[in-house]
Amino acid sequence: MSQQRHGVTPGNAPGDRAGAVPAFPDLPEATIARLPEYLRALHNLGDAAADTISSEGLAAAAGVNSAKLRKDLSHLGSYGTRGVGYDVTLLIEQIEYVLGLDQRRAVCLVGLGNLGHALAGYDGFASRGFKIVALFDADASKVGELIQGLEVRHIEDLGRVAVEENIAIGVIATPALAAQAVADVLVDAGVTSILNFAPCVLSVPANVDVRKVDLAIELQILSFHEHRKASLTALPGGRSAASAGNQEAVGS
Amino acid sequence: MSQQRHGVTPGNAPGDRAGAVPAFPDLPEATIARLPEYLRALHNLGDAAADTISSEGLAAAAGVNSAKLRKDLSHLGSYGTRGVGYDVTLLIEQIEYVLGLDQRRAVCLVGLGNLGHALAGYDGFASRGFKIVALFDADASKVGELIQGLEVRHIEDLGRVAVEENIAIGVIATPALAAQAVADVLVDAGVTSILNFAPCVLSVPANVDVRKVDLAIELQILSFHEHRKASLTALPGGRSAASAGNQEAVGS
DNA sequence: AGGCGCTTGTGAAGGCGTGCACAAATCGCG
DNA sequence: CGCGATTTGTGCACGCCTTCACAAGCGCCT
Ligand SMILES: NC(=O)c1ccc[n+]([C@@H]2O[C@H](COP(=O)([O-])OP(=O)(O)OC[C@H]3O[C@@H](n4cnc5c(N)ncnc54)[C@H](O)[C@@H]3O)[C@@H](O)[C@H]2O)c1
Ligand SMILES: NC(=O)c1ccc[n+]([C@@H]2O[C@H](COP(=O)([O-])OP(=O)(O)OC[C@H]3O[C@@H](n4cnc5c(N)ncnc54)[C@H](O)[C@@H]3O)[C@@H](O)[C@H]2O)c1
Repeated sequence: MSQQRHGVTPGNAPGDRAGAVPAFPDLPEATIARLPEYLRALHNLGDAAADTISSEGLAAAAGVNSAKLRKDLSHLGSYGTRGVGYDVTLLIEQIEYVLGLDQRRAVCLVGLGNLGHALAGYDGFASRGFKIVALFDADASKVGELIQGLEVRHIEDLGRVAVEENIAIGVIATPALAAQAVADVLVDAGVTSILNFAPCVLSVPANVDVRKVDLAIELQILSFHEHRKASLTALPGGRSAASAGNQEAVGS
Repeated sequence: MSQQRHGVTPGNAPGDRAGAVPAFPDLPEATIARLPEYLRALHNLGDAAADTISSEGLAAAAGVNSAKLRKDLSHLGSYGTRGVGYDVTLLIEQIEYVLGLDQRRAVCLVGLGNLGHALAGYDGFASRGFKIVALFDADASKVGELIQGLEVRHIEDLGRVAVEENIAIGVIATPALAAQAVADVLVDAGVTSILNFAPCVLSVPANVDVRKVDLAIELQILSFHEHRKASLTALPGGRSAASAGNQEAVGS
């Protein structure tokens, strides 16, 4: 439980720049969370623009400060060219390598209700190198159903299938009450990353990563800012304020 | 654009503790983001447990450090009792007041495709004081459709309906290409908080708060940690590490 | 009434992240 | 070939957040 902040100290063989990207930097978490945004911006720009981009330009496209962007990229030893900018293609390759997107990762989805159906039909998975290879549900009436060409299997088969398909990432879209049980099954099956949509805290071993997406929390944070804004408009210097949390709003 | 970090300095009338909760603390953003989690934990516990709870107990239920929890609660001037703990009912009231959940907030949802349908059918909105009062789509074949008893309207009606229903929060579930245009319409209609599911950066005036939920980013962050873990198992002291970003994993 | 155990609230310290400001590097052009 | 324009990479300072550690406060039991 104690947060051994991934004390990596990677075994970078001293002379291992055999043409490839450096071995493995231990990036700040804040940087990691932004890399996917840079990647998306690069893909959007790459379609129709020049083959290099300045930190200023990319930062604008990704909605961040340019100094932050440069520092982020410098962390992964990126090779920009002073006076010119970053090579778009090279940068995409680097970020994808660091994020491990060059290897296709098998994903399974548990819980095919309302939300699960939407997720199963989402093309944003495949377009980013993730492939949903299996669907699971506990409801016998759903087992066997075909969704996007994939058959819904019973959750009891998860252990077997996870090994067969080498599933690394599990997505939980069951009710909160079932989520912990599902997480346990996933962990037993060797899954080491979980994306949890159920509004609850999951307990997992230290080597398993959990991220959660909680709609209600997002709305409540917005609600707070609404509340605050409302209390401000009643004040003399009723200025408007910005930014909901880390997720900064970009001025128009 | 410059990040005026909501420089509030609220005009707290010096002697305004007229029986209610203190006027308006400017809470750290990190605290605000955790309050909903405490609230959920309290609701779960409140159902079947005692009428007070210790910081240790609540922290465990919310998956955080107990010192952090105490500091968070102290920020909103919470009245715990030393030697005893926090009064569950009172604490719920306080947090709900601060988050502005005592006032029902009207929400509209734009884009009723795959994801939009799931969101429209989600009961987690209503159970937290949010009410979806209108659905909008640009697709004429969808306009008129009834979803959960609500009729899908054309996006051109958004301006009018938003004023009628006093909509404060808009949820965007359209393709990324349409998201900016939808955001503009929402802003014009007076909406001041936006929850964006489309994978893109939105430009909005400084007084509008935007939060985004991006599935692909979450998966890519998990992918990074998978990548890192894989590179560690190949090392001599192949220890396992924990925590995916801020969203800490709880040890089993 | 007094003491004891428990729990809150907070001062202080350290770590992390951000953003400024500038030196170093590169390109293009005269 | 040299110079200026441009842009990267980063040292530094500042502020936010987290965590520890402990004094102050509260209730209960004797
Ligand atoms: N619908 C949304 O828009 C939305 C949004 C955010 C979060 N969520 C959360 O996502 C989760 C799912 O929401 P939903 O609306 O799809 O609910 P749902 O009830 O429609 O679907 C839940 C599915 O999980 C299956 N399930 C139940 N127990 C299971 C188990 N032990 N193993 C495997 N499958 C099991 C059920 O059979 C059902 O198919 C909930 O926790 C909800 O709070 C939903
Ligand atoms: N489906 C998922 O699980 C999922 C998950 C995460 C993010 N997303 C994102 O959410 C968004 C919606 O995903 P989806 O799968 O529901 O897509 P979808 O194509 O099924 O639905 C999009 C809907 O938006 C409507 N629309 C298009 N332009 C519009 C406009 N200008 N105004 C109003 N409505 C408009 C369309 O008519 C359609 O009904 C996408 O940006 C997607 O990337 C989806």
